[in-house]
Amino acid sequence: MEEQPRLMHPHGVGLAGHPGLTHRPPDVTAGSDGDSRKQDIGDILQQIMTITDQSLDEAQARKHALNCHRMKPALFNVLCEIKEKTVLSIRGAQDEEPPDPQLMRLDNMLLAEGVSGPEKGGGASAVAAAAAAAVGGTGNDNSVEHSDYRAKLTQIRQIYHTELEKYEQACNEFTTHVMNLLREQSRTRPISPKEIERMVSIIHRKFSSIQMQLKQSTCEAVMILRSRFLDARRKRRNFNKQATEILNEYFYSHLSNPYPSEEAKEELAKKCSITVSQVSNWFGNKRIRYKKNIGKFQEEANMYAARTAVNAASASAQGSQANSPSTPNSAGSAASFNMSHSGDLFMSVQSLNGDSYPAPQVGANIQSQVDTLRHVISQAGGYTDALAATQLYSPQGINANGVWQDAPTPSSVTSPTEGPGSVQSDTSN
DNA sequence: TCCAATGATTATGC
DNA sequence: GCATAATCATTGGA
Repeated sequence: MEEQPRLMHPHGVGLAGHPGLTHRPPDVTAGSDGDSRKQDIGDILQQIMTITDQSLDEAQARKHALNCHRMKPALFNVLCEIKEKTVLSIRGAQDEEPPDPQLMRLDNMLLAEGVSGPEKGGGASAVAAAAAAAVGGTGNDNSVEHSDYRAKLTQIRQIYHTELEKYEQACNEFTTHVMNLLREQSRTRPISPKEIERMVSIIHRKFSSIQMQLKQSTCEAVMILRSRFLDARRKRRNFNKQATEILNEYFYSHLSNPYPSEEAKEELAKKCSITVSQVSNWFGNKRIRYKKNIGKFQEEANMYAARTAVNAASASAQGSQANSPSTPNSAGSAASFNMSHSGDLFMSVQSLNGDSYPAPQVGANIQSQVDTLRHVISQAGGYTDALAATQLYSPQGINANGVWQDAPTPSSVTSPTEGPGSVQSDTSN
């Protein structure tokens, strides 16, 4: 008996036989008109409730009867039109959204990193770019790192595509399911094809937001991998001794202008089995460190100059005494610069006497070496003029401003490891 | 473990 | 774009 007041509540319509079920129409006002409306709604609801009490056969029969009603198609169309006009006009504007800039950024990045897009497109170029930037260690080390990077990138790519496929499959399945459901329901309630389309686009939006999360996490994974790879680049390896010697020989034989041309850099890079960037780095570091502490490097400079001079002298001696079997070889060193192109060599020799560099700390042994050198050169014959000519060079090396002076430099220098005249040098003259 | 040497990176200027 | 200067990060010997 407690339900009775609720059933009779002015804002609720009681349902006979279903105590406790009430309906509250929003704008039902008091008065006779309101009472009749309440009565109508109550009847409708009661009919709905009685339908639930019907057997399935009864309901199906009733449904069939409704579907076969001659007014049904017309009424249904009218309902569809009304619905399209009301619902779609409100939401239609929302459907055409501009592409999400964040999603575009993610897509672009994944494409650039080679995660999305063609199999060996962006990825290979990204790796190649990274390889070009990677200047640490030997070529083998680099290739090992690159293959490692590539393998991990491929792994990320595979995971990304698998997940993407899963999402797409799930999206398609769900869309198909919803579409079938709506088509089924469209028989009994007004659902227009446009509404189905809209529902599909809603589903797609939901799934694309999930895809965006996937893309975001993939991008993060790539960034982490990339940062690790970049960190790995910093793991340098010292150049091997031969490479350092080749670079030093070039540096000290071009001491007046130690700026190798691109060709010379490429040649040096080839000889040292390093990259052109590494050659540039090496010369950059060498110039600055030499300039900072000439005294410390003087001994090294002398050593290379002496070695080069001996090689040159031997080469010239060989040239002048081509038929003499007793001519000694180039002092056991592989280095042999072409004498006719080694103006800097003489400058280096000149520097040994302390003429050109500020406070050169030449050891006594080195000094004697120089004397020996001069002697060797004079003994070799034909180069005293050249030696004298070097005195015409203005004091080379670094001027008072700490800048390398432009001195006439040899047009080319032969490789220490190759025959005379085989290597292009810098273009300083 | 320390520290000098050294290859690489970055900021800056021309 | 290249050179310089400063700095970082690693290597390798004592």
